[in-house]
Amino acid sequence: MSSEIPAETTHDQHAVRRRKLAELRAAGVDPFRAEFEPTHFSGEALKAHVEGRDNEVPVAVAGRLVTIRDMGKSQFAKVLDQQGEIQLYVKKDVVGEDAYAAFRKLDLGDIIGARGALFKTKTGEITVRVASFALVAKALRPLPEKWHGLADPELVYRQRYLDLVVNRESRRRLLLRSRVVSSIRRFLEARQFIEVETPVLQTVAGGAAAKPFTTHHKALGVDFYLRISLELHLKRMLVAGIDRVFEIGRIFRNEGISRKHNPEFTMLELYQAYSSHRGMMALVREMLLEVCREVIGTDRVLHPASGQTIDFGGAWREVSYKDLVRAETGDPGWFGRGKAEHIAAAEKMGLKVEPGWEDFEVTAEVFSKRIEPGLIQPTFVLNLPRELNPLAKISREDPATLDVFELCIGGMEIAPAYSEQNDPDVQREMFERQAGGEPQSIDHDFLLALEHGMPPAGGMGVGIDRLCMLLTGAESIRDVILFPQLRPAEAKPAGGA
RNA sequence: GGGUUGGUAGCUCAACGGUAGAGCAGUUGCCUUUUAAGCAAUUGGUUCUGGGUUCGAAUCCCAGCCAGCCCA
Repeated sequence: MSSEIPAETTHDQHAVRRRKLAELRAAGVDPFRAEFEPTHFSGEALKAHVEGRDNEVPVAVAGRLVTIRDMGKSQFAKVLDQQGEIQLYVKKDVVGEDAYAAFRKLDLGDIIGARGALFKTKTGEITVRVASFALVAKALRPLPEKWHGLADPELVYRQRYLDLVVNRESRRRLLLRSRVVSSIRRFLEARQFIEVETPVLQTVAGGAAAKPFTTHHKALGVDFYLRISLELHLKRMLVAGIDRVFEIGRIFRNEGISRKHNPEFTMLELYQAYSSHRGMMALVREMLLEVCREVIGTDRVLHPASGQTIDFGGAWREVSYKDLVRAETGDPGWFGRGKAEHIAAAEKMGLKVEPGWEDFEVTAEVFSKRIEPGLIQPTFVLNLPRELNPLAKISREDPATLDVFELCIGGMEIAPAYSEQNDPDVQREMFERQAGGEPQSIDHDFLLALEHGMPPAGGMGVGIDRLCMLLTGAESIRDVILFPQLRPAEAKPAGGA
């Protein structure tokens, strides 16, 4: 295919690079098979330099060539690896004429390895004085522009690998995510929680009210749903005697895509026997504070959309759902009124009320559209109406409400938690009431498990994506998901010249 | 699903009814401690797709595709 490239082509960067590759191959070099073993990541190499002892510490580093400054008989270049960038200094009379000429033929984006000793340039940058180098993978496509990076949001999402190569902020955000998850694991493991994995393919998609994705298993001849929650299987683990259990897993909801929603997202769910929603309040506060300190080194993080600084270290507000609704509607008698009055009031606030809604759904709409977005500082919303969740214990003091909280931070629901319903008869009744005309949506196997006895427990879910949004100041969930869902692009075969 | 904004060189962006440009990247030179290196020269376009209006369309109109934002 390289023979199809006119020798004089200089404008088509893909063709030029293919020609360079063909020349290398013709000279007996296969850059995709070169062997190179780095001794240091860039960050480690920078730390390995000893002040005042230039050219004494040998290192071998490897990564993608992201800048080249050609000075004639010497060059400065930077390679990028998972820890960041390190500068290389390539001097003609050090590497020799042939190697120097080969270095000049490299392209931005090529993956190379370099050996040499560390020194500090006169501007104070720790740099590898290159003694030898190897091209270990040729890049046939050019990198995006070095200063503005990749700005087109569509390309950022579709070609995230390029975004990560050129956009520092994206790297920071997506690397931070892995530290959030590992920090959560450490926190829970230190408290004797056991991590498990439960099925994604389920015959009943329970544990939440959401539209599921469906799929089909050929060998069994059975349709399955992708899970919409982790809850019902983790509770089976409580029945099994695993008293503190958690899962960090992907769940799938066949609903709209927005700044706060991706059809697949990551949830932490944890269950602690002999605890309650009150216990969960203490646990989640401790957990988020520790994650925050470990990952970003402070209790306070800017929330760009509101301009406020979220303070994880302060006292977290506790307020009842009813009080919030009464305050927002300016109507102390709100919960004494009927559906028609609620609808009229909601519409007056500019909210759209769907025809089929129950009364409690009208109020829930007021909460989610008018109240939740204003809860920027960590806020436990307590005493939610019992219609909102069939899996929580009904409050003894006020049987119209549940022993639950909804933790809101940054105007988003971050973590719901309950005192878990463990009475199989009440659970069955709640399921039946919620299922309405769809009895097939009841997980009878779960009810059977409950009849074997589940210890009283506190349980909680934490939206990992949203937590990462808070900690990174991201305004869209897409900014903390590596490959967010998009409509498939027109398939274009790569390659060729 | 509705509204709205956008889609122009590999990338980031101009051009607002009259010859499609710049910066970076590329190519060719010069330069042995640079920092978005510098200097000189230079290549590169199905203006998302398809229709329409017009003497003339990147630009105006219609439809479609993709994306962002707002709403549902």
